[in-house]
Order: sequence, then structure tokens, then C-alpha cells
Amino acid sequence: MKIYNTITKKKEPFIPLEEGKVKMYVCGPTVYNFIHIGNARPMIVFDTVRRYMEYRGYEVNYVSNFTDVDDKIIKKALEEGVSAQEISERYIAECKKDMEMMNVKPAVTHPLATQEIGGMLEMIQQLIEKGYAYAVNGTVYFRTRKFADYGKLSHKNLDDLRSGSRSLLVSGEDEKEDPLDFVLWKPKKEGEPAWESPWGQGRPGWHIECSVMSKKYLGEQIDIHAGGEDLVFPHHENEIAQSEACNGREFARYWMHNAFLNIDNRKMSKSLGNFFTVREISEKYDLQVLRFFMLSAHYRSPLNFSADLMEASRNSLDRIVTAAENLKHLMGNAECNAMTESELALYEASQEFVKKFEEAMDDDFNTADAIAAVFELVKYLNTHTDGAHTKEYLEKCLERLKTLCEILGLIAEKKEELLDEDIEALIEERQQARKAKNFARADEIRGILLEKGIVLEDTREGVKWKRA
RNA sequence: GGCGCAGUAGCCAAGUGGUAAGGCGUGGGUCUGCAACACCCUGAUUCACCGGUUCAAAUCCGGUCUGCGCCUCCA
Repeated sequence: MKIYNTITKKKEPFIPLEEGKVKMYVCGPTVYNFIHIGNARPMIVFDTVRRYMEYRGYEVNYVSNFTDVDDKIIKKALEEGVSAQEISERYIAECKKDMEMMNVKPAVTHPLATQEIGGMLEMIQQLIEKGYAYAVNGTVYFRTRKFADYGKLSHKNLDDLRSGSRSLLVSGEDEKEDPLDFVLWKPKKEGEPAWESPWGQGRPGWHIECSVMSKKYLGEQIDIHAGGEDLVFPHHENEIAQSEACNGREFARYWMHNAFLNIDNRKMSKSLGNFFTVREISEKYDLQVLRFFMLSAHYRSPLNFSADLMEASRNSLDRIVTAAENLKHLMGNAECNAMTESELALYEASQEFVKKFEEAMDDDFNTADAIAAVFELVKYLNTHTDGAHTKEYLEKCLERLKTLCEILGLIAEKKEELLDEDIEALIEERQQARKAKNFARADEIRGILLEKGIVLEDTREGVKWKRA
């Protein structure tokens, strides 16, 4: 298995710190509103990474935080006249709903920044003791130039940053020793949530929380640290500085970053008016479609979002789902149970697509290629299954398709839904009408059902139906 | 100004030295009472452009053009 490592700019073989186990940390969202579809990309991508590693037999300790103390949360709380905690709790709950709809598995641990203040104070204190941080008027800064490796992840050097930068000296920050120093602890302002600290009441800076939570739940050194590419600098660079300065050892072995999701080739932003929340998308599409769309390109390539592409994704995904439904339908009618020898040969030949799938995923999680392998399997199954096959064979085929879909987090098999009695009666009446060649009545009934969202399909093996 | 990414059929998208996967869409056909599903056929003599290296390049090197991102809260 190879992973592209941002820090070395190369694909490297994945070797876990501890055999059979993966320690993985993914930076989660700041919860001040419903998550947007940009937030959804890393969630879906790294959930897929996790699923594939689990498929490969690794035990994955997957940790992803919620940032629940932040300027934007405080602003939103003031606007609504409620507490910051109420805002963050509300949107954490909503985020979890979105994740479930996208079939993103819950992390092993979802730590909250506000629950880890003690650990942050401890790490800041240690950094001060080691000379990597200093306090001025209730603010604690990290002494960036003291950390020799600063810039190793984003491949920047400090002098470039300084000369190229615009006014880094934001108002009130002229107390810094160096413009590149960043905040570890900021003093309380009126009306803001605050905690007691040796430097006075205040709250933590954004970067320190991930260093602390990663250390607490995964240890000083982890296998994979992941997030959106915009986090490379400064967030992840700062995490490295904090963690490595404090712990005296390499922080993460592999750094993975997903590219951005654009709208009409522009970065999504509120000011451009091209901002979509996942919840909005869910009103129009099954979020499985969004997931399929996200995985249809490589995670390190920019991906453009549009309604047309979502339509195309829906059609593509339908092809997979239909194949699974066909198999299930055939199974329901199959009589003979034991697989024959010729069927065994057919089944084993389909292993080729599993192999192709695995090779794609082994190559830095090339989900686009993996999906191509799924489609090839779909075509193979469509061509090599019919009503004459045994139940065991059909079951094995369906199982194989479902396994690959499951790795991608795509649900191939729709849940059983019970038909209302009168719908069932209508389908039966239509069958009678068709037998009597009363096609006018048959079409009329099909139209009635269509209005209720039930689509009928007449196959050789009988009538199938699905929800539109 | 500094750093970096991308440009492959109507659309999306793999492929990074050996002669262009896959999906959507289009058009035609088989099946079907019709429809849907499925299946078959239909697609780039060519990978932004110009040079170079090589027996061989979409793939490597140099340059040009175009689009985008980071350097500031941001997935």
C-alpha cells in the first residue's frame, strides 16, 4: 500500500508504527453552522481510507475532532443570543446526522477542544519551559524561529514567508518577538468563553488543540495525520512545531491532504454566493450520490461541483445499485441451491476485478480507478447471471459486489421496504390486466404508482419495483 | 513578490517511457405489448501549444499560453 506523503512529496510504502495497527488523526470541522460540501470531502475521502485499511486487516484507531471554541462560534452565539456551547452542541449533532447520511463511520473518538483544556495548558507550559514559547500580557506565543524544522511540511522557508508576506503585523500583535510567531493562548475578551490559566483567563489558539488531542488519544507519534490542503500551512506546520518541540520526536509519519472542492471552478465561499451545505444537497439528492461524486476523482485533484455532475453521478451510481438489485431479485427466484462447477469457475474469474480494485486502492487510494473496477465487475455480473443460476452462485456474486461497494462506503443493496397493501394490490391488478392484454389499464396503474414514486420494471423474472 | 497544482473525447475521469481504462451523455440495434433494466455496436490516429532527449513520450527535459490554489480564518 502506498501513500502520498505531503512532507516528502512522494508516494511511500505504508509501514505502520505498530504492526497491524494504524493511528490516524483527521482535523475535523469548526462547528458554527451546518457543514458545507467542502467539509464533506475530507470526511468522505479519509473515511474511505479508513475503510480500505480495515478491509486490509488493519485495526484503525481513527480520531477526528470537533473544534468547539472559535471566533466564528462566538460570533454566531452573540447573533443568536445563546451560549457558544449551545451553538457547538447543536451543530455537532447536525454534523453527525450529515455524516450518517453520507455513510461516514463515526470516529473511534471524536474529541472536543473544550474538553481538553487541561492538556493544552500542560503542553503550553512545557513549551514555555523548553524555551519554545513565551507569554506577553496574557497571550502565549510560539517562538517559531526556535524550531529549526519549521516549514518542512509546507516546504517554505522563514525568509520567504517574511519577505513575501503582506502586513503580518495585525493590530495588537506588535508584542510578538517575530511576526511569524503564532498564538498558543489568547486572553479573554468580554463576553467570551474563558478558562483559568497561569497566564490569566483566556482560551486556546486553534493549532494547539490538535496537537494535544492527537497526543492524548493516539500517543506522541502517529501514523497518519490528514486534512484539507489548506491546512498544510499554517495549521499543520504549527502542529508539527508544537508537538515535535514538546515531545522531542517525529509527530506523524504520513501527512495526507485532500484537494479542494470548487464550484464552477471557483473556490466555494459565502461572498461568491456559491456556498452549499451538505444538508441542502441532501434535500435534492441521496447523499450516496454526493459520496460517489467525491470518490469519482482522485482525492489530491481539485474537484468541480455542479448540478450536471451530480446528475451524472446519480445515473452512474444507479447502474451499480440496479445490478445489485437484479442479483437479489434473481436470488429470490432461484431454486437449486448448490453452486455448480461451471459457476465456480465464473465466480473465480470475477476475482480479476477485485484484484484491479485492490491495486487501485493500494496506489494512494485511487478511488477513480477502483470505481472503474467496480463497473467492470458490474458488467461482468450483468452478463454472467440469469434466472437459470443457482442461489449460492448468485449470492456469492452479490456478496462480491457488496464487499467492494462497502469499502467505498457505497450502499449497493437498498434496505427492504414494505409495500403498502394497496400498492401491492395495484401491482397484482396490473398483472391481471396485462394477462388479459388490457394494456390501457396496465399503463394507467403504472402511472398511478409512478405518481406515488414507485417505478415498475417488467423483467423476464417478474415485476420489479423501486422508489424513484 | 514567494511557493505550488492542473490542462486527456460532448461532459466527468484513470493512465507518468512501449503505443489511450471506466462512467455519464449521444446515435443505432437486440430484448419488451409499451416503457424501464440489461446486452451489443457507436467514440481521442491522439493527450493545451512549441521545441528537445529516446528505437519509443500523454508520460522525461526546456519554453509558451490558459486556469486554479496557498502565503490571512478556511476542508
